[in-house]
Parts: sequence; structure tokens; C-alpha cells
Amino acid sequence: MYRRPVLNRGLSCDARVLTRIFDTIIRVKIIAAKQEENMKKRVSIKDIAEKVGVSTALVSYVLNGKEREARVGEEIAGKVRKVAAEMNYQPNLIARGLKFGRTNTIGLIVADISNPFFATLARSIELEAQKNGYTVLFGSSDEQLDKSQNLINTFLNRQVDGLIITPVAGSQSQIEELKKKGVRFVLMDRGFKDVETNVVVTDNHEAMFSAVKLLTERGYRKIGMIAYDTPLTHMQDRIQGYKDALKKAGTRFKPEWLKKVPYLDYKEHVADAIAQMLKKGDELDALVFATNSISVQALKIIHARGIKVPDDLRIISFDESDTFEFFYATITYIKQNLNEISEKAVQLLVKNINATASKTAKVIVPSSIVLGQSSK
Amino acid sequence: MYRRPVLNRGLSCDARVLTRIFDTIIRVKIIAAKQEENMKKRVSIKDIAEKVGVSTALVSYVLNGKEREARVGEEIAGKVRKVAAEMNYQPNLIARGLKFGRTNTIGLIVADISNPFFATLARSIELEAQKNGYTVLFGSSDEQLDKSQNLINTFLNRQVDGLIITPVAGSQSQIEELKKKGVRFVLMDRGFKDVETNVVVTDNHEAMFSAVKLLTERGYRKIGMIAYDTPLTHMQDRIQGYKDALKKAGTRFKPEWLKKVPYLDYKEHVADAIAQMLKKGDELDALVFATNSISVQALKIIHARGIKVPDDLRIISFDESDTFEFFYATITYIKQNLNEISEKAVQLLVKNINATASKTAKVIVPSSIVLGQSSK
DNA sequence: TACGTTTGCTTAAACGTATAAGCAAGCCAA
DNA sequence: TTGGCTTGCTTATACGTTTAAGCAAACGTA
Repeated sequence: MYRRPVLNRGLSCDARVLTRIFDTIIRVKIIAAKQEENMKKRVSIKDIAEKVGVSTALVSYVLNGKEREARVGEEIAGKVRKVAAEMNYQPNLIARGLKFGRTNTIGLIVADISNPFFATLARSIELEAQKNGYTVLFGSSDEQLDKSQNLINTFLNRQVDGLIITPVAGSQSQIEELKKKGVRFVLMDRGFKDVETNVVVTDNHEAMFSAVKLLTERGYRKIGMIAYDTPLTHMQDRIQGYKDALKKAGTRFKPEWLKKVPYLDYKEHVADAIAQMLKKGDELDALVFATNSISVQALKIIHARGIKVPDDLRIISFDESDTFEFFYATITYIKQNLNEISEKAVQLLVKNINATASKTAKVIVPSSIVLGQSSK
Repeated sequence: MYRRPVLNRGLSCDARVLTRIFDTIIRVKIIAAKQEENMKKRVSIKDIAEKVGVSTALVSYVLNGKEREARVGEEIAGKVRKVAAEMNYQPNLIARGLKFGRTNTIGLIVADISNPFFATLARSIELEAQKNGYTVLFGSSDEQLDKSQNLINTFLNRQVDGLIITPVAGSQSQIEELKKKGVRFVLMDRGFKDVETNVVVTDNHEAMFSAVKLLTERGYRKIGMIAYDTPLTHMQDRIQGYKDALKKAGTRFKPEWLKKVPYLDYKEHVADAIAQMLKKGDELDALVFATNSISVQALKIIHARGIKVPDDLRIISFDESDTFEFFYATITYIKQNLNEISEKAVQLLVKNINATASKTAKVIVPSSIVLGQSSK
């Protein structure tokens, strides 16, 4: 009897044939069992191929509109399309992702999705991502370094094509790491002074400068500010805008005019800050607030203390809040263009994903001021 | 010269060896090129295997803690772990997903993520999902059938393990289709009367019943309601709770007391409704609102019209809103337990994903009433 | 010495897809 | 009639992972 020389590979080839047959038998059983419990397996290209009686390659060519290049016969192509439709074939994007190293997914990391500010950003990002053929994974960092790192890792392991991040204070090293790895990402809402990255932000300095200028032009000089205590650029720029506007108006900034509150339990700190800033005999003319959450909390305190806006105190907020609707005076606020920020962020990211070389870009989106009674 | 018989497979085996060698050469070049543009390739199990000089199988066993079962030598196991750590290996979850048919991803479809109500739900879902090892894909349906279907399709093609959906009015067929396909999913916030599914909802009937009872017990009889015009259960149950409470109090419900407004441009309709309901000479004693968005809009109108709450009109809202903080009277509202709803939804989904047979469960989460001045 | 068991690793296959490469049959021209 | 081109398909391989199965060497026992 003739025996093929037992080469490493020669033998294994035969084994493979057997295994395939065996495997087919098992699969049939499994499918039968699953149908019993109403778990129809998703149809794959293989199922179509079997039904039509062609190879999976051919099916793939047809379904990807490459019949011409692959010289597929018209008749068989039609049949494949028909069967695919009949079986309601839907491509497995996970498999495609593995094949191409591209998942058409982007990861979105915001501070807190339940915060209307970030939720609104998220909504626009979702829309713009969809327009570009991407789906969005999301997560909230809670301004915490470890959560931020966890989300980055999770998203990268899931092979997202890129990330949109509102970075946490102190996360420079996380972001540098992304750069080193060649990960495509865009920072949004805030950035770092000392790290060059893609970033899309409001014209924070300009916006706060204009707001404070509005007050100085009306003759108010003693202007206070409550901001978050963070080195992130959005805050620093807003603070600098405030200081520069005072300077421009010829007013000397006093350190006690600026209160920085921590992100965690900012509520108490805002209360304390207002108490200190509005001590009898040394009242300020006006207050500007660096975010809407600070504004809302501040307005509550102001309301509770019976301070009259704008007669006793002028107010300008950064960002709006539905809450303002029922404050007894309409509030003057800086309105960021959240839609544009989101759109630009997605567009910049998509551009970066598709580019070979990655130059970084800084996009500054103009804001506007909505006038209310509070700054009168 | 000896020629091996040209069997189909015999030849291909040799070809494969050659291709592998050739492929290796190409890969080296690609890696070199990528490093030039700072695009280090992610390290795979293969890279570790090559570095240590073992097979990928062995690396996989070690990295999955199966050294015992796979009888891997201690020394080599240690080396593999060390090299993996050195190279900062991170598993490719897409590949794993393909292998296992499980992605540890769930899809979340809400009406509108920028709505604080859904954003809050999303936040809790994110948290609970993470606890269970899942990551969340999200999308907004805008209460539109086509968007809902698109999101479902997109998520299924991405092989999510399950879906959490706030279903759109009229989407029964979409949901039935999911059932037929054996897709694991949980409806949240609302459901269908005529379709049996997993669903997690507030005790809508009970909640609204109690709220209206509160009013009738205080002697108010002419009680109106503004609700959304939708057949979804959450609205229908709230409406029925309202009607049943009137009945229980011995008051005959009048059709003109109930106004149903469309989801799109509800604002105008709410204004109209209030105008009609508060016509001079036929004033109602109290109004209940079926959602917070309706409440906020209604309060604006009421405020604008100079109606005194609670003296001229008593008010109860379904759901809270930050906005209430600055209304001149504190608002009595039904407080849903959003955290519990989200957690239960995720838990029910995870249970279903892991179960073989899928019985459907209906979870009703109790709400509470927060008393304010508006219902006095 | 011979045989069975254990140890320590490798090989092969699979998940679903895409695509380069290969091959047979038919056709055309020299 | 032979060689090359075209047509219409299949085969093989890869993506990164997991895991059953296989195999060789070392060891233990009769």
C-alpha cells in the first residue's frame, strides 16, 4: 500500500478535510438545537454560498459590488443578490473590523453624560458621527484620572478608530501615551497648555473677555469671578479673559475677587465663596460664573440671601441652563456653539483617522453673548 | 526528477509555507514603514509568541490563566507573562468577539440623549453595564420609527449582545422582529400592551393615581391633565391612573379635562391646552402634567399668564426638573427611581444574555411623591 | 525491555469577512 | 494545432483569538 511520506504538512492537510466534514455535522446539530429555542443563527456569507452553490468568495464579491473586477457572471450575481435578500443577510461588522483593522466606531469620553452640557455635546456628536458612518461608544470619566484611563483602555481594546475626549485634569500622561501609540483622538471643550494635540474648544478667553468688558463698559469695576479649580485650558483661558478685561478697563485685579472651587462638592464652596465675596461693606458690583453648574448654584444662594439681581448685583454666566427660565430676572450668558464644537470635533477626528501623517490642529469655535436683565 | 502528485491539497500546503515566509517579509516592511510615521502596531499574541519563541497557543493559555489545564511549564509561563507585560500587550476584543460570538457590548436606544431624563438613565446604565463587564453603544431615536430601526440594525450588525430600548410609538413590528430573531433586549420606561417582552418601568398607574388622590383628598375635584399623545404604556398608564383616581373620588371625568399634545412641537400645544383649560368662568382646581418637559413648558405659560400657584391653581408634575428650583413655589412631583430602573434594566438584560431559554419579565419600579407647595 | 502515563509543547481549525492568486474551459488568432 | 487571452469561478490566506487534538520526549512501572 502506498503511503504518502509523512511530512509535517502533508498529514495535517488530510486531517483538516476530515475535521471540516465533522465540523459540518456538528454545526447542523447545533443549528437544529438553537432553532428549538427560537435562536436562529444570523446568516453569513457562507450560508448564502451554500444555498446558491458557489464559493464564499464569489458571494463576497457580489455583495460588495465588485462583480466586474472579479468577473462574476451576471446570472449568478443576480441569484446571489436575490438569495442574500431572501435570507435577509446582514454583514457581521465585527468580522469586517477584524479583517480591516477598522471598526467605524469612535469612543466618546465626557466628564459626565448626565450633565446636560455634555449630553448636548454627545447628541451632536452622535449625529455627526452617524453622518460619517461611525457609531459611538460612550463613557463618563467623572473628572477622575483612573476612570479616564480605564475608559481609554476599554475603548482601545475594542479597537475604536478614534477617541473624542474631554480630558481630566492631570491626564497629560494619558494623552501623551495616546500620541506615542499613534492613536487618533481629538480633545474637546478643554486641552492642555503643555501638550500639543488636536483640540476643539470655544473661544474661552475672548468670550469671557467680552462678557467682563460688557460690565466694565457699563461702569462696573468691582467684578468677581467664581471658577473651577483646575489647570485645564478652558478654565485658565476664561480666568485670563476675565483678568485681561479688568486690566483693559484700567481696574487692578484683586485676588479676593477670584474664587476657585473644587469640582467635587462645589456646591458648598460656591456658597462659601458668595458669602465671602458679598460681605457687608465691601460688596462687589458684579459676578461672573465660569460654568452653568456654578451659575445655578450661585443663583440659588443669591436668591436665598435676598440679593436683588441686577439692582444689588450684576450677573453673567458661562453657558446657559434651562433653570434660568424661572429666575426672576433673565440671565445674561455666554452661549457656546455646542453643535459646531461637536461637528468640528468629529470632522477633525475623521480627517485624522483617514490621514496617513497626523498634523495636529487647534479649532476655536466662536461663542456669542445672550443679553438678559442680569447684566443691566 | 521526482514530482509529488499534484493533489489539490498537497500543493496548497507548500504554497502556504511559502506565503507565510513571504508574508513575514512584507509585515516587517510594513511595521518599519509605520514606525516611521509613529504608528506602532498593537502587539498581538503572535508578537509575544515570536519573541519568547513559542506558539501562539501557549501564549493564549498562559494569558488566560489556563496554564494548569494546558500543562504549561512554570518557567516558560513566567517568561510569557513577563514579555507580555514588557510589550504592554492588550487583547484585541474584536477578535475575541468574533471567536466567541459575544462582544460584551450593549446597545442603548433612547428617545434623545440630550434630554436630561434620558441622559440620567444613560449614566446609570453606563455604570451598571460597566459593573457587569459591558460597554455601551448609544443612539437617539427622536421618537421616530426609521431612526429606531436604523439604530437597531446598526447595533445588531455590530454584534451587540443585547439592547436596551425606549421604544418608539408604533414600533411593535420592530420589537416583534427582535423576538423572532432571538435577540436579547429589554424595553425601558415604556412598553406595549399587545407585545409581551422584557420591560422595566415605573409604577406609572399607581404613581399618577396617588398624585391625583392627593389632590382629591384635599378637596379638589376639577382636575385636568396634559399628556403626550402616544399609545405607549407609560402614557396610557398615567392617564388611566388619573382617571381611576377621579373615579375613586366619585368625580365624573370630563373629556375636556384631558389634553393630549404631540411630541413634536409640544410647546405650542401645551400653550393652547392651558389657554383652553383655564378659560374664565370654568377654571380647573388643579393640573397634573405627564412628563417634566410638559411641566416646564406649562409652568412658563402659567407664570406668563400671572396665574398664582397654588392659590389659583394646584400643580403636580411627573418627574422632576432642575428648572423647578427657581419657580416661585416649590413643585410637588412624582419622583421616578431612575437609578433603579437603569440597574434593573441592565441586570435583566445580562440575565437574559446568559440564559438559554428566555422567559420575559416585567419589572415595575416604585416611585415616590416629593411634596412641594404647588399641591397645597 | 517494553509499554503506559505524564509533561510540555505545537498544530490545526474556527469565528465571518475580503481579496490576491490560481485554474479550467472556451475562444480567438497565428 | 498550438499558444495566449478571456471568462467565470474556486482556493487559500489573513485579521487575532481560543481550544481541541496531536505528538515527542521523559518518566515510571512491570
